[in-house]
Amino acid sequence: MSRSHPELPTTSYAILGLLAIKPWSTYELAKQMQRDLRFVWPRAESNLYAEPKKLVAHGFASASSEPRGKRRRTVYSITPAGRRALAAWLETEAAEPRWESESIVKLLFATHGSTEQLLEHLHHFRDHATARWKAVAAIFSPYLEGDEPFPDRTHVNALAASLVLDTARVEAAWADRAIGEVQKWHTTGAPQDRGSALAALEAALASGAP
Amino acid sequence: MSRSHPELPTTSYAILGLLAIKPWSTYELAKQMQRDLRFVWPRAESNLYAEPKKLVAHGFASASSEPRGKRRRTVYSITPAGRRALAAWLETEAAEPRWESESIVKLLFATHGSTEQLLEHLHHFRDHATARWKAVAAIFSPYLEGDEPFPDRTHVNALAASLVLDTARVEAAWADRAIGEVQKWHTTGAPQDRGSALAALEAALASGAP
DNA sequence: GGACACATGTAACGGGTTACATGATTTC
DNA sequence: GAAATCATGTAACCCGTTACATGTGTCC
Repeated sequence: MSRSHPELPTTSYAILGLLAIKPWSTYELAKQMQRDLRFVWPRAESNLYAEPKKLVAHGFASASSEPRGKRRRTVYSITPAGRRALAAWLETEAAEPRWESESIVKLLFATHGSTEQLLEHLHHFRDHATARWKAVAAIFSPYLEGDEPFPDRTHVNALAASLVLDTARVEAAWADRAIGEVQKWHTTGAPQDRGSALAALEAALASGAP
Repeated sequence: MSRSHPELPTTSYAILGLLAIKPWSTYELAKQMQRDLRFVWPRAESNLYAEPKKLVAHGFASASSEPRGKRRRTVYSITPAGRRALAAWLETEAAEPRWESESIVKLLFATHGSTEQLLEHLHHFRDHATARWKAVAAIFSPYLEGDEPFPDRTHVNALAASLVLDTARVEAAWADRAIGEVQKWHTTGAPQDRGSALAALEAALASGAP
């Protein structure tokens, strides 16, 4: 697997991958990107409108004007060179995953604030995990009844979805336990009950490396 | 909780939070940031050398030259204004967590590559999760024996550590199952066994919203 | 015919990354 | 004394974000 970096940023390959499924307009691409990739490759929607043009400039996509009702709109299709570029990118070693959570850095420095404040941050974190679970479940529950937009993509989509669901679930479960723990604290300073504070860590370490 | 954005980026508050523990040199700050925050707020080390100066410019830190052996080095300390700024930042609502994984977008478009390639990506993903687990475990295992660098921070550190350990573990477990599944595939195209492909999704959805 | 959501961007700005550079200290 | 590692940055670049701008269908 080659370690040389590809000529385009990952975001471009993501939408190139979408184009490999079928032709779309920029708007559809932006929406689909939000739907399918929001939780694994989050990007602002406004950013995506420039991507198809970049792909065309590289010869990886072609633009055609199609009628839509009384108006025309530009629809992008992948080119053979685009398929080759996508395949070459797949050969390339993936960057390390990256996770950032401001809630958790606030937890780390919560000793300089109140317990109420910390509980708010933890609830916020929990709520986001739950919302993420629900958003993915809403998209993928129909799959189980055979209602899928692209049946020949079901297997990879389902695999990725189950990862996002699993991680969202443990995050929510962790948050619940953390909230329960913090509710026992009188201050955000060093707690009275050291054993309780270390319980979660002990449990997480207990079963050894995965 | 105020929604107005603070005057500095989160990275600056992270190192301000470190300074609230004790004075450090830039080098120590950079190292400590990697040690404690790498998995919740990842930043390139070279970037961190500019941060203390920014804090001084805002009046949130002060620099003093201290002897270290035969040479001098600059050590930064938090100011009262810095502590106020940190507290104000804690009042502020946290940004949503963000997770990005190029491995998973490659999984999503793996239908344009080989199964061997996909397995390599999944192994890479699994290896990173395991490495992350081990890195955190190496830092926090001593805590259980009472060996802690900052005892009055143990409770928050332990909470955050258990989250990272938990998520690393489910990621590794997911990857193992995914590898097992893909090994049954003959091609990356639509699989022969639809039920098997949907099993992980079904299991993830089974117990309902967290 | 006004309001609202849909559809499609653009301009400016900035945080962050990679790559490079260099003196000091320890190790063999 | 050479090599490696520690310690400390700088410069250039770019991806991405926020904030704005505008036409066009649709609903009441």
